[in-house]
Amino acid sequence: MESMEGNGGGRLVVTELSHIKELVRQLEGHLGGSGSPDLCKHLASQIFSVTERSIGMIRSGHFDGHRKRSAAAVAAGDLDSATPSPLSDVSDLPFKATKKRKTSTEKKRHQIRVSSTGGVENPPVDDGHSWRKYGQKEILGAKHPRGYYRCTHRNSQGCMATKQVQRTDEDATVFDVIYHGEHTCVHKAVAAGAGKPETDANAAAESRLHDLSSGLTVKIEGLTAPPQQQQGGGGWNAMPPFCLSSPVSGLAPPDQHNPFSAPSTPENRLAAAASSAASPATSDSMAAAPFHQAAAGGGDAAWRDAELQEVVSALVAATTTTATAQPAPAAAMVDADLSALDAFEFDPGFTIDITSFFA
DNA sequence: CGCATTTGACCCCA
DNA sequence: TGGGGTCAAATGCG
Repeated sequence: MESMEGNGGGRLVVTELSHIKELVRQLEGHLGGSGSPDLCKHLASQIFSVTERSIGMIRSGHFDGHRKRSAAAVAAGDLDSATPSPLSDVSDLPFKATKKRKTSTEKKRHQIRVSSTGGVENPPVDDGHSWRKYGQKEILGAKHPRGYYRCTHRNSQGCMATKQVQRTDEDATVFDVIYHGEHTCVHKAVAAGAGKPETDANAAAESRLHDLSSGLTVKIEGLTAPPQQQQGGGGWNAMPPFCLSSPVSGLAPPDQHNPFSAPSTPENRLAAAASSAASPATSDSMAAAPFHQAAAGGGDAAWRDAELQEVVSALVAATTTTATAQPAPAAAMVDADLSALDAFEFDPGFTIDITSFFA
């Protein structure tokens, strides 16, 4: 409900991020088909450049304050509103160490908050996977029931990923989504891609794209604080780590160009990505890459690839995020992204010719 | 007809 | 024992 205040700096950043988003989109398009490896690389480096630039802006304070402005308006106005992007951010949740039935032993679980601009009636979260609802329950202390979903491919492929979706008390359009486990299911397209004798370059690029998405997941997980989750409504506000946009069903047609608005179609590459490193679809090398900041010491190529993936993913997240109308603190999300970026330690000495980028 | 959702019962853990 | 997570039969939808 607020409007995008004349926050000039933030706007610039948003513009940059929008730009990145566009590039990512193009990149994906090229990856999908005939795009040449070189072109993909070029796009990737452009993305990297703009990313750096954005980061610089943010760090230098161009993107200042209004740490808690609503990104909603921003989104509405700036980025293609055609691509609905639900937004989600991660944070700790009022988790109550729920280790019930299935000893949630080693199950990974991460939570994200998704805002559905589609309205109260539209459950959000089309994260690229197909989910099947298997239960719903009233939760003590919560105004809204919690929905339980499991991967549609649970039976066919034994994918044990599950998620819980619950509307928040404060804002009925915002959902807390808790993911449990990892997707082990393989989707057609993904499987095909993995098996096809694609050119190395394309394959690599494709993987990168996958990771682009998976990166989001990984980050979310990483941000998911271990044991000391705080309880109470303040949890989210206290540490809103991450945000990413996702489409809101009903608002607009699934945008195939936007990896984050992937509809629940398995064919989506995002699917594999989201399933995290364990995904069989992604080759070992890539699968493991996400957060192994292999970058740091590795060779140039390695560094670039790894970094790129991370940067792009973080960027995209920030992009969609910032540009999306959200009640969540946009700045916080950026912070999160930054911290994520910091994770790989951007080499200050690494310079990029941005001009070529705008040429 | 097959698949997804709904919903009450059941099970398990703190 | 209560709360939360899952099961599974019933029902709805394409």
